[in-house]
Formats: sequence, C-alpha cells, structure tokens
Amino acid sequence: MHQPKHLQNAGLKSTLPRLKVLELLENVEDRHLTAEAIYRKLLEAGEEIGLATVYRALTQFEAAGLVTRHHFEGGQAVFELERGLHHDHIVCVHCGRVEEFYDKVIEKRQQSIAEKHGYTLRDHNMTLYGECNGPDCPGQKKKGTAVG
Amino acid sequence: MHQPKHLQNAGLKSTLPRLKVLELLENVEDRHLTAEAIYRKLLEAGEEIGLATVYRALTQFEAAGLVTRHHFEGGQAVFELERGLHHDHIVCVHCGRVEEFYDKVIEKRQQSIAEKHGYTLRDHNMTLYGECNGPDCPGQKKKGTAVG
DNA sequence: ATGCGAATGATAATCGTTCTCATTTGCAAT
DNA sequence: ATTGCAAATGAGAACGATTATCATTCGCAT
Ligand SMILES: [Mn+2]
Ligand SMILES: [Mn+2]
Ligand SMILES: [Zn+2]
Ligand SMILES: [Zn+2]
Repeated sequence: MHQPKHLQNAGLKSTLPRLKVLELLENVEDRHLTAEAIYRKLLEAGEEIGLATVYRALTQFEAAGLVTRHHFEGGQAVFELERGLHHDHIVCVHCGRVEEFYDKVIEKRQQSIAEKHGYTLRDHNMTLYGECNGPDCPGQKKKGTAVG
Repeated sequence: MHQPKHLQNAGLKSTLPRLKVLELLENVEDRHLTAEAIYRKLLEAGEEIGLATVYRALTQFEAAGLVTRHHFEGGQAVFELERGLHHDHIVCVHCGRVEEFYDKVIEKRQQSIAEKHGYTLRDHNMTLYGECNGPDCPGQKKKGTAVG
C-alpha cells in the first residue's frame, strides 16, 4: 500500500532500508513490534539492514506521523503503523497479546480533568494490563485432566 | 510518622539507609521523586548513602507496598510514598509539575473494557500530559512588556 | 561483647537506545 | 550512462538508567 512517494511526501529520501521497514510494518500480522523484532524479522527475511538504521527509520517515521511509539511495561518501546484512528491498549501480562480500544467517554473525561487542573491537554498514555485468558496463554491454568 | 517497626512489619530489617529514604519520602514537599533525586537530597542533607542502596530500598519498599513506582515520560522512574488511595497523574510537559486525580467513571469503564475483551484487569497506567500554564512554568509564553 | 547472615556501597555489568564516523547510496545534473 | 555530493547506512562505541557483584560493615539475637 505504501509507496516511495509516501516517504518523499514525509520529507524522507526513499531509501531501501526505509522502504523495507515500512513494508514490514504494513504486512506483518502483529501490529505492535519492538525495534529489535522488526530488525530480526527483516534479517530472517534475508534483508540486509542494521539495528541502528531500524531505530533511525522508526524515529523518523514517528516524527513524520507515519508510526506511533508506545512504552508498555518491559523496557522496550513498541511501534505501530499509524492508521489515523487514536486508540489505547490492553496488554496481557502473561503472553503480551495486545488489544486496542477507543472509549469516547474516557477521552472526554481526560480532557475535562486536565481543564479542571488548569492544564492544556497535549497527550495521554492509557494502557490496561490484565490476563487475556486465551487458551494458548501461558497464564491460563491448565485444568487437570482427571486421572484414573 | 513511619517508624522502624514499619520496616519490620514489611519484613525488612530496620537499617539506617532504609530509614533515611523513608523519612525523606514522607517529609519532602514533592511527592514524586526519581531515585537520583532522592539520592541527591540525602547527600545534600549530609547523609551517607549509595545510589545502589537507594534503588534497592525503593524496590523493596515497592514490593512491600510502601511505595509506588511510576514510569512517566523521560526514562527515569519516579517513586511516591503509598497512601492507600489509587490515583492517576497529569504531568506538565514543560516543567514536570505533577497533579493527581481519581475518576471513578474512568476506572469503571476500564474494568468493563477489559471484560469486553475477555481480559481480567490487573493494573493500568493512565498519565495525561499537558501544559500546566503556571506563571513560573517555562512553557508559559511571557507576554511582551510594552515598550515606550 | 560475639558471631553471623543480611545490608551496604563502590564499581562493573546490563540493556535499550543513540551517537560516531568511515563507507555507500540516492538522485539530480551532466 | 557518468559524475558529484549531500544524505543515509551500519558496525561498533557511547550513553543513561538500573541491576549485579563482592568485599566490607551493620543489625541484632545470643
Ligand atoms: Mn495500537
Ligand atoms: Mn501520585
Ligand atoms: Zn495472554
Ligand atoms: Zn508547567
């Protein structure tokens, strides 16, 4: 979907590494990836690229509004392709599965809370952490298969 | 307010460095402090302590429920003495000023959002970022004093 | 006062990320 | 198709926050 012109419109020269990162982000199943994960996937796909370049490209994409950076628990930032629809996240503390949501009521309340305190709201981070209860999630206590 | 027995009740030996950190946290004006800030303040107060010990004490206090750790923007974690009342934060992007708030509606919505996605909610992080508009905040554009 | 396991603190190590700098690339002008 | 050059790349060094190591010191029960 993304083309060289997308990079040029963003003021970025259309280079091979940048196109590779962008291509990966739009074709990968998991939308939320660390820089390392992106780097690894590109290497596995036989591409030649350096980790520093991945970081640089992501930082530039973020500045250009092509990519969003999140700081979930765990030290590593995660990146996702921007789709123009603001949303927040719920992350499984066991398997790391991420779901997205948008709640208009919460967004409105955040705005009025900021106003009530005399702040001009610029941004927010809302991340929920929980157990996803999925059948493949390691946090799921396996029910004992009755013996005898 | 805190006594050696508070540490012992938490299963921690009552040592001088730990008492100093705890004492600082309860007497300092700014409730939200980085480990470095705590370390610096203790040194300035003439106390002898190592930065590693401050980090250790804070981590142990957190595990004991005496202290809460937050990850605002900026890399450094901030710590605050636990007062038993959950709250979230709004942080000034210019001067770092922190205000606290609690919104029952948001908290309820977070719970039901998690349920809707099949998650069992365990924790959340909600931090608002904005401009505090305070007179001493560097983000405040000074109004030009008319000349002539 | 003694003894011993836990705690301390100087320092090294770690981890994610950014910086440095020699080499390569994109691309516009020939 | 060449050339020229600024911008981009990538290997590795550097960085900042935090944790680990380990010899020394401390808290506290005897
Ligand atoms: Mn997302
Ligand atoms: Mn607080
Ligand atoms: Zn899970
Ligand atoms: Zn401010």
